Amino acid sequence: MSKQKLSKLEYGVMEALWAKREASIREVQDFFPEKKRPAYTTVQTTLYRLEAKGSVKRLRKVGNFHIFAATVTRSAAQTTLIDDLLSMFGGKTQPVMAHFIQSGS
Amino acid sequence: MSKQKLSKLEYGVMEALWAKREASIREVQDFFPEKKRPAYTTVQTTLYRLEAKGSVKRLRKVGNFHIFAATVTRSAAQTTLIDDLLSMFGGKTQPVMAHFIQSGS
DNA sequence: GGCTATCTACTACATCTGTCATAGTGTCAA
DNA sequence: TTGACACTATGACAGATGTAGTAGATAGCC
Repeated sequence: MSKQKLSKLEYGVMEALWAKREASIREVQDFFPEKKRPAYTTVQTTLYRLEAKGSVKRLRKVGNFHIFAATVTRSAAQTTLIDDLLSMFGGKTQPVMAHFIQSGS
Repeated sequence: MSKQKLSKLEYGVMEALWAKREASIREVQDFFPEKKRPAYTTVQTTLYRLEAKGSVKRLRKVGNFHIFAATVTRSAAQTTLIDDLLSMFGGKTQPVMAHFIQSGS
């Protein structure tokens, strides 16, 4: 399904794919800022899970490794996340707007 | 800590406390719309967990049962949730605003 | 005083997520 | 051709969350 809600780490992994169009596991890992870079196998597991959820696909195998790409757009993923939050607020955008205004954003 | 992020069910439980100021487990349960009303013990477990997190406290015991109340305001809880989402977007409100505009809210 | 309804306290369990370790496989340079 | 190194596949585990059953305490009614 396309309406998969992404977790924080999953979203971070997707960021790499959205930015680079396609990438190997290693490239995705390197995309994380050094300070918060997960282990190679953590990224691997996350990509596998995203693949199982249908948010990512393996494009091809290059030499010894796979190339992954996102199957959902960034804005679609963001929309799912935002709608999920709004559902907690009864669908009202008001609390969010109020927060933006109050925090001066 | 005050910055506890609430899960969906936890937030739903808090809604009852925010609305009624204080409530027993049964009252919280009854606050849920019938269609999505969790079992009594599910509400109980959630209240206990919220208590452990410090988001809820037991005010007193009335007869045989406890009365609970929120220790955080609704807007504080919302802020935590919104900030958590924004952190995924690199702190940018733009994706959220764009979504609001696009969906005509 | 005893029965019944209701509460509390405790336990359990599946799924999701973050986090990796390990073992096995494939590739490429020497 | 073979050894080193990177990559893959798989297994594991803990914490959070949703969900609820069960046993034992309690309180009020008859």
